[in-house]
Amino acid sequence: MGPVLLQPKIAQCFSRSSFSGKETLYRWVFRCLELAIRKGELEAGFKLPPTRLLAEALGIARNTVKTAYEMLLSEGYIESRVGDGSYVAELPQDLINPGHKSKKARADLPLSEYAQQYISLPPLNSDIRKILQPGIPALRDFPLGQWKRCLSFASSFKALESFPPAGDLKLREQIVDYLLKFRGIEADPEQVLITSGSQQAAFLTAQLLLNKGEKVIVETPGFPGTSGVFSSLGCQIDALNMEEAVSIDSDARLINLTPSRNFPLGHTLSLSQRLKVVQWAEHNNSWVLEDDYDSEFAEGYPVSALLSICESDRVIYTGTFSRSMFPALRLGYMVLPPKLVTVFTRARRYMDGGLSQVVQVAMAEFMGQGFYSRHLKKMRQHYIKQADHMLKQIEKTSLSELALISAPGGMHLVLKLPDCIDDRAMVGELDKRGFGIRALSGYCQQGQSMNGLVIGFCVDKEEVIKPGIEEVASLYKALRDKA
Amino acid sequence: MGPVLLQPKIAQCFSRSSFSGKETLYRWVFRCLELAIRKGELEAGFKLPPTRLLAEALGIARNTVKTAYEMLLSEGYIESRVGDGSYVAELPQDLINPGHKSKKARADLPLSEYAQQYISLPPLNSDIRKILQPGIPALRDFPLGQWKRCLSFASSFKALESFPPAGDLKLREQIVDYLLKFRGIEADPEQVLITSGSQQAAFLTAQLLLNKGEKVIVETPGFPGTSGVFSSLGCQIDALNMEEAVSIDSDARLINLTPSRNFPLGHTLSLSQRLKVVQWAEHNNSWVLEDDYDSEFAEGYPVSALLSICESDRVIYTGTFSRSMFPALRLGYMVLPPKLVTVFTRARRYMDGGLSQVVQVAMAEFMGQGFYSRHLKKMRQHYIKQADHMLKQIEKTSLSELALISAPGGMHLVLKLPDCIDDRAMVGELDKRGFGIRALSGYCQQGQSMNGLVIGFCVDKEEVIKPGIEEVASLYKALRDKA
DNA sequence: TGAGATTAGTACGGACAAATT
DNA sequence: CAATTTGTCCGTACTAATCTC
Repeated sequence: MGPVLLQPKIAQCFSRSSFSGKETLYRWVFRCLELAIRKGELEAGFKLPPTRLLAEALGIARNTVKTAYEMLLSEGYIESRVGDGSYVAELPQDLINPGHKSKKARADLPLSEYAQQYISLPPLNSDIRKILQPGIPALRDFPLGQWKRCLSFASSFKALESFPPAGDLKLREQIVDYLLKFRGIEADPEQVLITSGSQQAAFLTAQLLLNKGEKVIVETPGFPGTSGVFSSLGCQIDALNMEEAVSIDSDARLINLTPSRNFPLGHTLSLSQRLKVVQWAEHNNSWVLEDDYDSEFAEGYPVSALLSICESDRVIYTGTFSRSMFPALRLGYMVLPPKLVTVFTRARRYMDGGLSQVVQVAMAEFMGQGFYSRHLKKMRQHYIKQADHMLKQIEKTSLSELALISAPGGMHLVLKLPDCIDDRAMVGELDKRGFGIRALSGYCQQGQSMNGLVIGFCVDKEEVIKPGIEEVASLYKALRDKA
Repeated sequence: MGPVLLQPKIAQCFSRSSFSGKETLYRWVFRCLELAIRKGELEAGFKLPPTRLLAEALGIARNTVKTAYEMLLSEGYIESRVGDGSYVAELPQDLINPGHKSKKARADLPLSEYAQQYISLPPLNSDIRKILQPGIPALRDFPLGQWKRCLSFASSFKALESFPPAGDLKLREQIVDYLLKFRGIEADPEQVLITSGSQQAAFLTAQLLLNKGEKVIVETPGFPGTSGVFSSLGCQIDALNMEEAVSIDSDARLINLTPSRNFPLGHTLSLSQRLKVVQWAEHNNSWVLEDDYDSEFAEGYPVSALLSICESDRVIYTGTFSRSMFPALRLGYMVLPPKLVTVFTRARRYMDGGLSQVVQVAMAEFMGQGFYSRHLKKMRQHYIKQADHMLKQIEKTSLSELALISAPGGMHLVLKLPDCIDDRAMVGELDKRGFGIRALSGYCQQGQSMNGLVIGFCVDKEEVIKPGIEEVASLYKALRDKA
């Protein structure tokens, strides 16, 4: 190494190549010696070179080496005596021995039952953006400037401090105002719990209201994310077929519905069906989890929420901003019956302690300034235009022979495929070509199979929709003719 | 009403006074009829007047009435037949009847076992800011301007779209860099999971690695939030007394530690103790949850993290930004052994689907620009000064006869109280006077009782600390003399 | 920043086809 | 057959909000 001679044992600890440049010099010295001690190359009692000597040998300052020695000392790797020197400390030998790593890794990871359930669930769709993908809003038209101003407001001093686990009070108040004005729901800010979206709302609900083995009713087709929450908990899933008349005679503990617009079909539960559900829940001492999915983009006038037509203490209402604002926002809310408020907020404190205040304050400001309702209005119009355009394109192609089985409005449409074409296979092929179109059967519970394509029309421009639909049509024709 | 005669039943539905002027005309018509139907005044099968007639009677346009009828139809309140008329629909009678609300509410809420556990746990401290409160950083010195710029960066177009449930990739990379540089931890961004703080990290870990009834070891004293997570899950809690030598011969499934700085005492587990813990975990096929609490503000060089001294696949490392940045940020991370990455990210998707991307992107930018490490450095110096000042003040008062049992550094200090003074009672009295000082016994598990005061020195100015300490001292003197 | 053009939402009136009695 | 009623279409007028220059 340098002109100064080190013992070979020490010298071989330091190789220039192991210095990454990213870390500090003294850390590197520390790391080299630490490794040598842990590997057992420098055994207990071994006398390290004086800092002065090592520094010179390595061509660095003595202080740097001294710092490294200090770190080793404070960690307990070495013992130093003034006037004597530094010695490697006595440490449990079998831990120092590098051989212990080689012992075969245990194959069985001790996971919880719960985790086992999750592994058995199908992974949810990834979030890579593709063409004609459903569920993604028209980000191009998002008022970035206004949002930026709101975020800037959220970085003011006041927003740094408090973080009620239930969520920012201002935001909860804004949500209450919004729900009253647009959904006819009368609620108190106390009842509102800020979540990261319907998914977390379902999770909290499941955790706090359901026990393993209990029955839960979910829609089919429906969103697999929420039903996954229930099955991961070890609940028994009863599918409620949305194609048929709704009749509930189950002893389920909870029913999870999207009454105003079913996902993905967009169908609406009729008033009497909605009333029956609540009646059933009250009679059966069960719960209703109402996901007010997509009501913002319902065609014409959105139907009343379950919660507004009956002030039942059985209904938990959830909504999300991520679909109306932008996906990465991940902000939503739930409205709880007053009786559940204490349990939920208390548990929340232990589960995640509440979400980041920053986005909450920004969102409250965004709503308070009227930006939100203005944006919604615009999006509604925009999506109607987009849907119209896509339908016109479909009319021009062979896809026009497929039945449109989704209700008007929303952010996507659903085309029914003939039985001879497997929607998953077709979507798999489309995926390879860069399409984010989903298979309808992917949203069905066991026992039901619906064959169809779920096509989003929100985000893509007309120049993309036209050739996109044409490519889908030509693939369809090819598959149809082959079958 | 008008010259046109309506049936009295219909006429009495509409009273001019109920029209607020704020709502639209057609909504008012809708609401009047809806109410009458729900009240049962218009029974099922009742024929509504033709739109033309009602319009004339009310003195409004037919189209307005038609819009209202359309809404009633789409909600399911009425049925319309062309050429015939509109009739009130058949609806479940006992729900329409307003009397059904009067039936006595069920007393027993069907909650999960899990929720029952939460109710039995003590509520965690509220977040109202008080004097000398521990755990709150010096917000005054937070670089708001830099943070604002980072937030502004986070509202750019690109940040709107993707939201990997594990967290923003850029942030995970920054965290990996930080951990390597400051904590000597080598990890891959893949292993990092963004959380809302240590609390959520503990929750996720508990959910996915522990079953009901299994044993967990926690420190005492320690943070009650994380131990609460385990006991809510129905785990058996074994307390590890930090005052005594650490020896583990338990068959626990998991040990939760703050090895670099115990909370609230700030004590450090020695190297050989830390090695023993990992050895135990590997031998016992158990897990170590390492909360690297407060290592940023350790005195001198922080000791290496468990994770850095042994690349064991048993160690889960967690850290948080909320204490170094600001409490309302609620952002943290965990580093998982590679084997657990799949389970955790997959489960995460179902639990909350990931956190808001906005703060993550901002935080990544904040770190990437070097603002974070600069801020940390400043805070470290500042807190040393603050601690020094507080200690000096304590020296001047009767509090100087109390033993300082916390390690130097950190964000608070701990004074031991004599047995004759109950710390909870004293803190209760202090709370009334606006102090956020905590009782040490509040952090102890059953079977241990330590009597002391946990006093924060970060946030308050010198002008507050001086009289604050004096008031605490005079209360102490009063209590001591009484006992 | 502000005046002028544009657009959406509400309310109104009328015409006519389709279905029912 | 005629009378009635809903559903769909047209156009107009006014207001408030939004966009553009």
